[in-house]
Amino acid sequence: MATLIICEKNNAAQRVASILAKGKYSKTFMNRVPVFRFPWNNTEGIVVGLRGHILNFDYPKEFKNWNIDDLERLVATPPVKYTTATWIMNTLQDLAKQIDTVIVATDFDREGELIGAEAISVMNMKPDIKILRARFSALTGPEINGAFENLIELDHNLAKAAEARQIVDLAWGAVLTRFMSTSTGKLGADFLSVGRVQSPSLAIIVNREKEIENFDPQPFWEVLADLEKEKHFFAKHAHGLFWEKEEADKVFEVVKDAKVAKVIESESKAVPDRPPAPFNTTVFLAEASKMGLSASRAMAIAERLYNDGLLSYPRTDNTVYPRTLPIRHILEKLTKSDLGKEAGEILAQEKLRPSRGKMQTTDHPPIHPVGAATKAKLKGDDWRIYELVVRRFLATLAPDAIIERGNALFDINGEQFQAAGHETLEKGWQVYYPYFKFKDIFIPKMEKGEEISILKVRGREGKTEPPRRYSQGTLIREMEKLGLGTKSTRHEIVQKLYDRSYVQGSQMRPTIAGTVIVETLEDNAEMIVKPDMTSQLEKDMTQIAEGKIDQKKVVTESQEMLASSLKVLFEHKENIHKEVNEALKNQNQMGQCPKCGKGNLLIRKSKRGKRFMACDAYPDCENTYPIPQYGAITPHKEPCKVCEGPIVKVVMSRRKPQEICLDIDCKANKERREKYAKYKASLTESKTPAKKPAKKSAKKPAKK
DNA sequence: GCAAGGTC
Repeated sequence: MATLIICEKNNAAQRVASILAKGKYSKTFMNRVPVFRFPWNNTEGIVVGLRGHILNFDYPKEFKNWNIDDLERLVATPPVKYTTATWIMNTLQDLAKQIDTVIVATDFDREGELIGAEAISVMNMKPDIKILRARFSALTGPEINGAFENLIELDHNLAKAAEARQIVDLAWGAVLTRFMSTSTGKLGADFLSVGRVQSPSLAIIVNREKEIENFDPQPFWEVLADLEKEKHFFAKHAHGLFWEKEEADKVFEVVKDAKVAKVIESESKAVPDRPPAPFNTTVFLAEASKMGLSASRAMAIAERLYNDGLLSYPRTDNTVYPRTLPIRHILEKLTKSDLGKEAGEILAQEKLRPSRGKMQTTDHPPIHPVGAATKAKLKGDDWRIYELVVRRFLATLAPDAIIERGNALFDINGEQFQAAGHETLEKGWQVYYPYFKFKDIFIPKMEKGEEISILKVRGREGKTEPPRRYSQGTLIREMEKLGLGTKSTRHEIVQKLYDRSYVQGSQMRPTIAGTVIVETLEDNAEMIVKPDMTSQLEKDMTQIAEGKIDQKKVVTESQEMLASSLKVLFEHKENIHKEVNEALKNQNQMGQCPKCGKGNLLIRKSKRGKRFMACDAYPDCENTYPIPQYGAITPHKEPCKVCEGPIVKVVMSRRKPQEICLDIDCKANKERREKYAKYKASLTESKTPAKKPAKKSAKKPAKK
């Protein structure tokens, strides 16, 4: 007989097999699932990797159609589980016949416990098969070996806690999404989604926009002195900003004719600027966002580079390299990359002391390179992401930058002025991580009592500015701070807001739809737009895991709250329908029709559900344009340079945003389509036709 | 055709 070891993913399965088998194992495939076998403890060890969850909840078939009259019933209807990976289930069932022990070796966290429990539940095992759990928090020899020497029990309460979240999320998500969509007639491609994480995230964007709209800029005045020693520099009146012009004028009158500023005190000192912390997912996405890449695209690239053996696992909260990380070995590998020179320089340092961040977890190391790549091989954004991760890794190992900071206090006709400046003396890590701009601000060395000549004294008027809009990067940081979503889902949630046309732009602004959804929910189902729902759910899950309350109680209470929210929504149904539709009338306006010059271009839907753009002066003007069926479409201010037709921006998930001319006959368009046709042809040529359909059919049965 | 969480 044998022991089956179940891991959460193939990569982990391979590592576990390699460690337990001391490198000597066989790899075979069952239903295309890799299976690792080796002699182990006088029996056979069999390791398989899952693909995360292999079961998911959904409602019974009778609720398949979205019917507003079903919603009250849906609240209390328990969802049913179905498999999302039948081929993996079949493999597990086949293997179950060969074993007497099964060890769950999924990730050591709440979802991991549930993923393991799901695998057990689909295996149809004989009751005498022993079930054990290996708990390890890193895929290293000592951790894995230790875990398998000290096996524990599967924690059913922990799995139940994760399951409670699934049930609650589906109930609120499905019921409120269906209500919003059916009550307003927004069905099909432009349905209105609602969820525990997405709706509070959207509310962050909507609320920020309101802050900006309601912002009342306050005028302020400053008094500045342009000084000169060696070079020009300037000092500000020590009072800082004046909110009353008279006060600034008073100071200005005193100092306006002064010719010298007397140094009261002046100091300068060299201070170290520590290298940045290692990358976790959030900071990685924030940096990629600054480079102009969407979170979804950056993550898609990082996942690909991970699968190609170039980057480590990209989903991690950890910002501290584990002691076991073979830093020197990685640097040696990197010397063969296009950043080889830089890697060599770091390697040549006497000591390698990496920086550390505040968050330390033990599941995965911070994101770092694991293989060498060249610009010629990766190209484009793939290379930019790889380079970003490599440079971050190098920077975390590089020396401090040394910054000289200077401060001075002056007396000008009895008024105090301040000056500050800084200069980079040694670039240190900045050499390896040139993504920030470090601009020196000049301030000379000065002695106490020294008189500095004044070039000019001037007043400056300014206005306070509203808070800035969120970028994808800063939103993800805020979500992390509020406990919304996880390292694996935040980028998807942000993308979802774009896909639903709730937000637009790289400086995120809510659309009319996004704003009206948040306002409606705030008025009628406030809970779902607050991050508190997530923190309460976390508390409940902890209690379930500790065995203090049972899953049923949490689910029932949640159902009751959902029922009362739904009741409120139904009471205002007519009003919601009216308000949402009035607001959305403006949502699809795409600018003036270039053909008739009178009408507005609108996104409309054909009877078959295909969307297209048409002039709203129809039937007087019959101008229409085909548009992409997927992706968020926003109008572009400038018309096409080639044909003066309308240009739209299309943002599709995991892709580069595109600006395309809608006129089919436009030359620019023709070239683009020819290029695309060529590209498509090259794909079908280079791939064996048998392979792709096979892969598709393997996925299909999962959906049922 | 709904969510969010894993992973590809």
